Amino acid sequence: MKIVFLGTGEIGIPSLTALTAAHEVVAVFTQPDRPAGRDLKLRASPVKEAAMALGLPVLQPEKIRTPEAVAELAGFGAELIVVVAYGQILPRRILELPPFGCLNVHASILPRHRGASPIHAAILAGDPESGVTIMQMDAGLDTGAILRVVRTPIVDIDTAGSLHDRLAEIAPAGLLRVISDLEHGAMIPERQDEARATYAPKLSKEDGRIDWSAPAVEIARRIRGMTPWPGAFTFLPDGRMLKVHRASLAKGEGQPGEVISVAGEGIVVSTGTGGVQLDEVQAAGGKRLPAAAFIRGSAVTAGVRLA
RNA sequence: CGCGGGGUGGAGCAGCCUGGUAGCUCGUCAGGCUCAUAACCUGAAGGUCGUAGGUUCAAAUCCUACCCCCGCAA
Repeated sequence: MKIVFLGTGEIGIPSLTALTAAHEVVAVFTQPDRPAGRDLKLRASPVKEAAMALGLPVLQPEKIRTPEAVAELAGFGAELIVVVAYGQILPRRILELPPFGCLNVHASILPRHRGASPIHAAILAGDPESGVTIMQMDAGLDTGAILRVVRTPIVDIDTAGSLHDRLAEIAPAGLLRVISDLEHGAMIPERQDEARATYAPKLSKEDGRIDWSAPAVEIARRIRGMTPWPGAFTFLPDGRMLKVHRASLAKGEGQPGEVISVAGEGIVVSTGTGGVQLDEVQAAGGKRLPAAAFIRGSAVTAGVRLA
């Protein structure tokens, strides 16, 4: 099958690789290079790097919906378009372009967690499982008919990062199967149940801020759900930001944000309900450290208040 | 030149401003105590203070350049 791939985020790379091996990927569209990194130099998207390594033509229109970009896309004569974390809304004109339409790989079990941050939302909500949904795109936001779902359980040490990686890996199998079914006309699309739909809005840095007055269970989920991006953080008494990379539930009573103990293995902080033990942290400017090592030279002791 | 923090025995830090005997919390090793222990006691090893220059009687400390790590931002 002749395919054009649209993607930007890392999560799409295994799918792109698998498609390239099994089909004819004629072009890859990805977001333009953006300033990034410590020096703010232009940096290519993960998908662009992967595509170039695979020797595929890469196009980076600023806006895919312009007539010029659409025409360029149409010029490749794809039978199918596959979209994975591309980052731009596709106009109807493109959705109707290929004979087999446009497939989207979404990182949740639809209709749950439609939108920009399905992975984070699943962990934040405490969902017992997640997965990827391959759907036939329509004009709505993640509202297309479901073609296939691949599931994976969410375990209690999962972070947004680990779940992301796992979803990226299980996506290709489902995707290839769907394409195969399409080719054989064996596809049975399933409409989404609108009543059960939920939305996962785009995250901002502020979503990573820890509200110590929340219950410990929710804080622990937030820390896992925001790791590694946007990152969970709080503030030390001296005003420096403290990132929390790993934490676990602990016993504790005290004022929200109060450090109860700095015993050997971690920093136990009191929350609205219960305690949270910080296991791996990183102060602004400092390295990422096991809590035990961080404690050694820091001023953090029992009684100080995190905010 | 986007903003900022930092490189000191194996780990994490203090010391730098106000140059002049290398400090702290751990770890390691040896011994002791203990039914026992991540506990406690005693002792020991281990450091070119990121690199290269400069100033000075004297530089971890002041000056210059470079290398490396990291937070913000994106």
